[in-house]
Amino acid sequence: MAEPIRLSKRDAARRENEARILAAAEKVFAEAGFGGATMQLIADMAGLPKANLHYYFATKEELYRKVVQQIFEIWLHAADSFDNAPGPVEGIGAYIDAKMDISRKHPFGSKVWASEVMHGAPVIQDYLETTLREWTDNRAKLIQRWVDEGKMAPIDPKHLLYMLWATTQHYADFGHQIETLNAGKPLTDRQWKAAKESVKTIILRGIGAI
Amino acid sequence: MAEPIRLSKRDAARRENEARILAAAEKVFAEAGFGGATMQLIADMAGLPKANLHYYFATKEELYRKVVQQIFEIWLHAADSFDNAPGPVEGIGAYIDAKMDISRKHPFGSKVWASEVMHGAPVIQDYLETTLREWTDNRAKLIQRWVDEGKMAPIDPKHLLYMLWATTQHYADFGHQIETLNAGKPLTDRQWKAAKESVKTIILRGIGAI
DNA sequence: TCATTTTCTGACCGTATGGTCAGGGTTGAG
DNA sequence: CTCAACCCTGACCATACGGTCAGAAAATGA
Repeated sequence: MAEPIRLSKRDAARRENEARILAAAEKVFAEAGFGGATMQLIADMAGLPKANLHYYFATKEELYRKVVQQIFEIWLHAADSFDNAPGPVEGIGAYIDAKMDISRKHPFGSKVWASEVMHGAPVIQDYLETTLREWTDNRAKLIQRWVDEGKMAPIDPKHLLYMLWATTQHYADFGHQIETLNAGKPLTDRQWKAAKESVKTIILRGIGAI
Repeated sequence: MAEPIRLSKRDAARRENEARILAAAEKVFAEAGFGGATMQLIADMAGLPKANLHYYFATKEELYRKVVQQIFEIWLHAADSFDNAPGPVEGIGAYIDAKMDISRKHPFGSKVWASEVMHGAPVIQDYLETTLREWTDNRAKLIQRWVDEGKMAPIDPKHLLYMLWATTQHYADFGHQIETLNAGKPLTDRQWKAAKESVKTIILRGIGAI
């Protein structure tokens, strides 16, 4: 908050260009995959000459890595809704809401993440083994505590987490399929709300929390 | 069944080579994506010269299309478990079993499918709009009937289907992540069984069928 | 203003890829 | 046995891609 609001032209331009490039890269990587994406396409989408991309990001891999990291951050933040909840109804309910919102707001990021993991996580394997594993263990313990306290049925926490991830991210990763099955139209606000309610209802009742 | 068991050398070789190429292609497309896969890599994995691939499959696109179609067939067959079931417990339970088995047995195929849909279904859009839409509408009607008959809670059938697809396919598409969170080891027979039970328990209770 | 640093970009390069093709080998029906 | 149809493959080609670089342009601080 004590940061200077005034940025030099250079810093402002740098910031804007990097953001522009990252946004374009996220979209292109999501739609074409790492192998199918080209620096030229990203450059065009960002409205910059290709050589300029290489000024900001030395290699395609480096740019890709930044995109994936960016998504991972957003992902982790959704966990905030999980913690400090008195029980599964509030905690898991809020987590589903948060993840569904992310799926709607950042569908490209979700796809890049999915693609990365499907290909064996070549660039974020270390994150999986450290941050994600830790995150998962902690939430699993929390869920186990809820089970022990009789707040929900005895469920294997890991499989519950997988189901939460799978179901919420499906609305981003398979959004095209869902749209096709929805008469070719994107889900409306009302439909997104219904989706969230469906997911929450089935899972919360499924784990015996309601 | 009245087919001749005797095949000419040519037919046998053709059949074997095509199968070998398709298997190699499925794996390579799954691990590298369409753009990242190379004909040379597929050829090496199939143990054939690259030029020979182009004798059997004129273009990379044609080979890819065959791989996707092959998966789609397997996918549809899982629906058999769904039909002719007296109620959701048997029908959906069997469907989950079948889809989980496919995820374990054909993880590459599942990934290729996921990748195809994530990229906007460039080669199987027509399947989505015809076969899949029809399939989905029919199952949705069946589920709605079960709801009307009071055999399960009032759930939007579409969202239930999405949850079934998402959850079961997650074990294939995100298998690497699951393996990493499982101390780097693939799920054992016992763990797969537990996964199936978890999924079935949560969903069947979640829809009020048990 | 001027020197210095940072930013920008058109033109270029080496490589890898999908695809082709001529020509040699193999198979099987008559 | 013969020969036409089919199968196979090393060598080759055009293209497209990631990345480089010299030097112009712009911003900054003194």
